[in-house]
Amino acid sequence: MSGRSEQIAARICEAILAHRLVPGAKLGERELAEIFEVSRIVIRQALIRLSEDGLVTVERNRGAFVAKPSLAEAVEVFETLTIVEQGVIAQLGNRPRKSLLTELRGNVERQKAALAKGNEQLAGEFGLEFHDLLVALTRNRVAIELHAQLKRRARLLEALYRCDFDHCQLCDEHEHLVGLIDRKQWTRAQQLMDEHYRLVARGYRIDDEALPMQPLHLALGKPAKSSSATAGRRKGNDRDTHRTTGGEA
Amino acid sequence: MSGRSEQIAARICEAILAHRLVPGAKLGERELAEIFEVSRIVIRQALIRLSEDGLVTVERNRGAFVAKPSLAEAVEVFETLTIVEQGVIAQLGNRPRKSLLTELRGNVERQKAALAKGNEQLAGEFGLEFHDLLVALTRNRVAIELHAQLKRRARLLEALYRCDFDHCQLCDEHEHLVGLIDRKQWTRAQQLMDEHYRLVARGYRIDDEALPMQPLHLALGKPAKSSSATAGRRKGNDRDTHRTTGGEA
DNA sequence: CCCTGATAGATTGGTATCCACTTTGCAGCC
DNA sequence: GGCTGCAAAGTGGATACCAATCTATCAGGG
Repeated sequence: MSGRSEQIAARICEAILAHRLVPGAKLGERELAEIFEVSRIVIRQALIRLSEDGLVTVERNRGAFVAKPSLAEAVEVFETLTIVEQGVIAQLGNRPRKSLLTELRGNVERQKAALAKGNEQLAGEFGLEFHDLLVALTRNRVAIELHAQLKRRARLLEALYRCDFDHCQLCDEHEHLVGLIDRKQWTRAQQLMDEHYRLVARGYRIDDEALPMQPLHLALGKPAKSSSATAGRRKGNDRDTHRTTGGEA
Repeated sequence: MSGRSEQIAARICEAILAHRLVPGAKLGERELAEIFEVSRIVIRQALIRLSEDGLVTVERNRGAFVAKPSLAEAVEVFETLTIVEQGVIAQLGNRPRKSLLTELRGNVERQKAALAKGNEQLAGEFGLEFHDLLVALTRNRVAIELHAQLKRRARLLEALYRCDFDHCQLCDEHEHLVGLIDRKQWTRAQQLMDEHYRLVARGYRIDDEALPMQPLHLALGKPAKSSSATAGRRKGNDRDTHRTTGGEA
């Protein structure tokens, strides 16, 4: 049982990345405290963790919300991903781990197979995994964690500016990229990576159709005993609102 | 007065970066709470912030310590800095902002001047600033913040594996780098950046001479009323230790 | 004498209340 | 109709406690 706030931050993070919590959703301390059956302070600590990660914004005295990056910031996130992966390509010159390219090739093959079977969902997963594998080639945990953080933020953007990707072309570019790396054409590979991410970014469109905002307790996958039923006999969270006891229900 | 824990995290961060708090130093909640005259909870939140940033490690039930990265991790941090800046160089091809190179040139000139005057300290500052300016050329706030975080971790390493740098050579390489960028020789520039950081990393040596560990209240620049004097009449933090009231002081 | 186990102290993790300050929505007033 | 003032709600922080855990000390046995 180590680190309640860490666990809870992970749970909320997962819910955000799975788009069960949409950008802009209010993350009320009280509500979350009831859902996870912990005190508000633990929730606050979890929210601080998430805000440091960029997935949540905390507005003083107003509360925490799932981050809702502007289109400008979205572009910056993708650009930064490009920067990191271009840098990784530059580093690959120093480590001629031929064998590791097979991992990338394997990933491309798997994505191709998924596409052949028409499984867009799975193909998308493999498409994301490709970039992880690329960074993993550095065997640099700091870089890997940095990249993972950026990817979380990119994943958040999916929920805001959703659109469809041309998985076939993306996969082709992956294959092409592996070839360039194999032939040590670093500059070409970096250019391709840049174009690749521009293609990804073009896949995003601004659609302001109201995002489906489901209640927190559903998004966070808790049984969510109906609020009034639990309010009376819960083993005792912060019952701060004694002023409202005569109130609603 | 917004965000007490944020302010405190900033203060501690600054003390760590200035090497007033050395790696491995214990950051006791009670002690910090007394120094900053806040409750332990606010301190804990500040420590969570710092741990997410990588400057502090929190060991469950043991407390928080200034991070003490292994040599392996130190190498990874520098390598990641290299990756990011190589990626930035790759991006520079897309933005031919000729005018912005003048900023880099100006920095190089300032560092040269500082070296001519024998001011190693100032030269070191300019040397660090060069890399900030380089990343700033992207005008990408996400990338800039990412880079800043990495630099904080690198700054922490200085305290652990301190050594002397050949500022002259580092400055020469900066100048050379600007020339390569100007001539759009991206691959050469990236190679130079890699060598540059290897030179920086070589400047670090492992010296296990006991690090000068000054008391927290001095490191954090508080008047630090002597502990016993304040213990009696403090306006009231977490007086958790009622068990010791009959004790020592 | 050294090693091992018990025990007490100190520290952290978490809970329960309470209070202060902001924001916000609404009602009444000009 | 727009503005002001008040009350409700919610966050930020403080206080007080408790449980779990780590640590250091000390006693006993080989």
